Amino acid sequence: MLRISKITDYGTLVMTRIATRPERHFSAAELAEGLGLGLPTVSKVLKTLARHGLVNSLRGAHGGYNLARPASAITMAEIIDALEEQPFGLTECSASAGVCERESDCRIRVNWLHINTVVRRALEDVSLADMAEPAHAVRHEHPLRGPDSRSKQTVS
Amino acid sequence: MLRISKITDYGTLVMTRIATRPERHFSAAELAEGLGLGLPTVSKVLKTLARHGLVNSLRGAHGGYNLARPASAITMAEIIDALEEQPFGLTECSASAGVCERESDCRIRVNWLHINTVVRRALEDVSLADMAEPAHAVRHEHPLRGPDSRSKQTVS
DNA sequence: CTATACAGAACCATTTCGGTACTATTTAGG
DNA sequence: CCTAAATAGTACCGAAATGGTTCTGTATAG
Repeated sequence: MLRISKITDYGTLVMTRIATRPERHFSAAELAEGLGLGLPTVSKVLKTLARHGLVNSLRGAHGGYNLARPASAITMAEIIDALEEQPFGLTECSASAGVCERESDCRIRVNWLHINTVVRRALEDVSLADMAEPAHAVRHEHPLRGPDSRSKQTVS
Repeated sequence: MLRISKITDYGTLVMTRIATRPERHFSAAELAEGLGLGLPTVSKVLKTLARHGLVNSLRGAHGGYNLARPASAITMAEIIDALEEQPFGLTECSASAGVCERESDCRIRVNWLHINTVVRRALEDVSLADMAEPAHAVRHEHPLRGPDSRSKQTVS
């Protein structure tokens, strides 16, 4: 639920690792070894990332992968988009067609879209370079809301 | 993925419907009928919501459910927390124990936590009342960047 | 005391997910 | 050339999660 798949999780690990040495190529086997993951799995992740243009692949002996762009120019949103099958969005809406059509007329949907936008922007705001950096790299003002304040009743 | 479950989706529909008439009680059957969903399913959702204190239940003949609090005091985060089993979080980290421990020392994790916080705050910022309102009701500044704007925030 | 309605747990079918295997293609190097 | 190394792509399978239903129990109105 509201959780990225393991594949995507592995993807961030792999990408972060590759980002540590922009100059060289990493073979799938080397990455699997270094990260303690299965070779087939890492290989699958890398293929997908390559297909989406996030890493360059070099085939043949001495081949391997490296970042297609500087780590600072790759966002978490892109990595997630590449590795998750379904298109981005917290709700489906369309799938259960026939539900939303009914009398409620689904004004809810509009607000879900807004929530989606916020979530997505959060993911676009974090670059791969940020992920490799210790914490402070991620811009982040309000560490957590205070327990109060909510329910201020919007009233745009 | 990165998608809420259908149960949670139904939950928002049900809650929104109940919120339209704070004074009266809705039976599960009535809600199911009105939303075009299966009775057992709606019933299950309502039971869960009741168990988490988001709705009050009245048993017996002429029983039913109503909101435990005003719609403006119930957040989407609460609804999601109630209906999704697993605790909130985009990553698991702990599960694949042994992976993160390795040399990379998982600085990544720290940044995932930050992303989580931002996502969660987005969900806490939207009340049930907002969901029922047409779009503009959802406050929607830039939760991540704007250092100013919402600076009233207890930042303890 | 009966009909209505919620409470809770258990259950099953289907889908999704994680992981593996297999075949084909590309390239370096002797 | 020919072989070894390495990626590309597809297909497959077992396990877990999900969605949905059913059944039994309890409370309450009339």
